Amino acid sequence: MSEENNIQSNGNDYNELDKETLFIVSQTFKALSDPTRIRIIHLLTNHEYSVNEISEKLGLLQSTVSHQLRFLKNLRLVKYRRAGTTMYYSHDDEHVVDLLQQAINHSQHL
Amino acid sequence: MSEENNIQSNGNDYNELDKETLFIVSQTFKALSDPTRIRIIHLLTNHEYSVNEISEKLGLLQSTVSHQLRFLKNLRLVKYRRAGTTMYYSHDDEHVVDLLQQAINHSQHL
DNA sequence: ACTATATATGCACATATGTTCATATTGTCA
DNA sequence: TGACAATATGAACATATGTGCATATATAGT
Repeated sequence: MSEENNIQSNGNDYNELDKETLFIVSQTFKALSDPTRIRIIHLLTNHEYSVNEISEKLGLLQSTVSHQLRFLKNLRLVKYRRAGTTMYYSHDDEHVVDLLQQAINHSQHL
Repeated sequence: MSEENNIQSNGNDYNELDKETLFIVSQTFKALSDPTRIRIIHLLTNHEYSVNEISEKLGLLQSTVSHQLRFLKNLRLVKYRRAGTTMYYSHDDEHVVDLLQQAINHSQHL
């Protein structure tokens, strides 16, 4: 809302998004721009699942799942708990889950 | 809501997103995953602007803007009207503008 | 310590993506 | 028609991205 979120009003009537906002927003959407990650986030919407369970349910290699989970973990979109050698992943960002659900709903009533 | 949107319930308690939904959703988010496109869409939220105006306001090459507008046009996220040799672009998808605004708001009150 | 299981990681590779340069196209006006 | 202005397009390039293979790491049980 305040000027801190924008770049200088340099004679323009339009205030640019600042660099940081631009970075965070683009990263968020990038996370949701890949089918594999969408499937993982969508799967984790209601349940927690282990890496192997995710692999099996989605028909993906364990390595692929692990790589994508690292990506999502770095962005704090998922969290995990350990149980022995098993890692149970669950979503950790309601907002992103919301964005995804909105897009799904919108795409399906077209 | 109905079974048409999902793949078969093959012994799993979880219903996968169907291929088409997955494609549309990922495409939508991909459009919003690039800083340049975010800036363009954000600029076009309230106004229509010509290609040159977009270039000048955002400090981008005309060619870059034109390429990205083609991308957004293909996804029906922007529309245009012609006035002589000038093309005025404006947004054409309220839903996507909403998604973007939500992400901006969310990123800024963190 | 050894084995088995679950997960993470590094590397290589193919493909996708965004930008730039140069040029083509389109429309206006003299 | 010719010159100009606005926009679109194609090719080339550098970089980013997603996946698979092989292997490393970590934990549990014997």
